[in-house]
Amino acid sequence: MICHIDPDNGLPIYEQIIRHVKFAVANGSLIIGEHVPSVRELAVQTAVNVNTVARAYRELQQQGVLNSIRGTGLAVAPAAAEICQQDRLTMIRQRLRSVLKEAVQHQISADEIRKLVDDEWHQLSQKDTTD
Amino acid sequence: MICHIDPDNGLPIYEQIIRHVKFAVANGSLIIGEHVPSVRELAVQTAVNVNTVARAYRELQQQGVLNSIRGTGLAVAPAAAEICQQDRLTMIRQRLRSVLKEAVQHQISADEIRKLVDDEWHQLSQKDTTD
DNA sequence: GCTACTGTAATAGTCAGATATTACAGCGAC
DNA sequence: GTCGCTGTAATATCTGACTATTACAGTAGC
Repeated sequence: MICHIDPDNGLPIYEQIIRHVKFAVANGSLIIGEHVPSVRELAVQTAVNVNTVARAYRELQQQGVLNSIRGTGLAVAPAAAEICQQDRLTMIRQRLRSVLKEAVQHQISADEIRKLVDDEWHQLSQKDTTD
Repeated sequence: MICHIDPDNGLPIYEQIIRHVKFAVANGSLIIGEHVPSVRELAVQTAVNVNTVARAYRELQQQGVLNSIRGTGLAVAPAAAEICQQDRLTMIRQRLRSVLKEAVQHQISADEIRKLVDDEWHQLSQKDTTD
C-alpha cells in the first residue's frame, strides 16, 4: 500500500492515513484478510511518528475496518469492503461541501465553480498520469 | 458586515475572518474607505476572542487590504478592491484543488465528481436562499 | 527458549490555534 | 482634561496534533 501524506491539505495526518486505508479497501488495493503495513513500517515509509500511525489504525479498528491480531499485525476486516465503499464518496463529499459552502456564501456563481472544478480536475488528472 | 464563523470547515478562525473581509471587499459589501467593525465588536458578534480578530486584521493590513488609523479604526485601503478581486477565485480554487487532489489520487471518476459538485451546489444554494 | 517481529501504551515535549485578562497609546467629542 | 472609543501588545492557560522515547505483552520461526 502506497501512502502519500500531504502536510498542508488541512486534514491531520492520522485522518489522512485513515482515509488512505479506506480508499484502498474501497477500490480493491487492499483485500479482506490482507495485512496492512505494520505501524513501524508505515511510519518510516511516510516519515511520520509511530504513534500517529497507531492512532489511525486504532480508529480504523473501532470503525470495523481492521482487525488486530496481537503480535501478528492488523488485517482488513470482513465488513471493511462494505463500510469503505459506502464511505468512498461521502469522504470526498464532506470536504467538497465545506468549500462550496464558502463559495455560495460569497456569491460565486455556479458557472464559475464548474469552470474551476473542470480546470483544476483537468490539471490534476494530467499531473497524476505523468507521475 | 455579517461574518459567519464555521468552527469545523478546516480553516482557522483568523483565516476565515481574513477571507470574509476579502470576499466582502471583492463583491462590494465593503467599499474603499469604509470602516470594518472594531476588533471588539466583531469579536462579540462572532463569539470569538479579540486577539483572534486582531490577528486577522493585522494580516489584512500586511496584505494592504486594510489601513489602520490608530484610535479611530481600520478602513478599507485604496488598493483593496483590486487585491481582493484578484484573490476571489484563487481562495476558492486552492481549497478546491486540495479536495480534488484526494479524489484523483483515489480513482474517483470525473463523472462522480461532477455529480457530487452539482448535487452539493444545488442543496447549498437552495439552503442559502431559504436562510 | 531465544530472537525478531507484531500492536499497545505511557510519558514528556513541541507547536499552532484560540482563549482570557490586563494594559497601554492614540483619537474624538463633550 | 476626561471619558469612551479605537488598535496593539504582553501574559498565561488550554487544547489538539504530532513527535520522541521507552516499555511491555503477544506471536511466529528457528
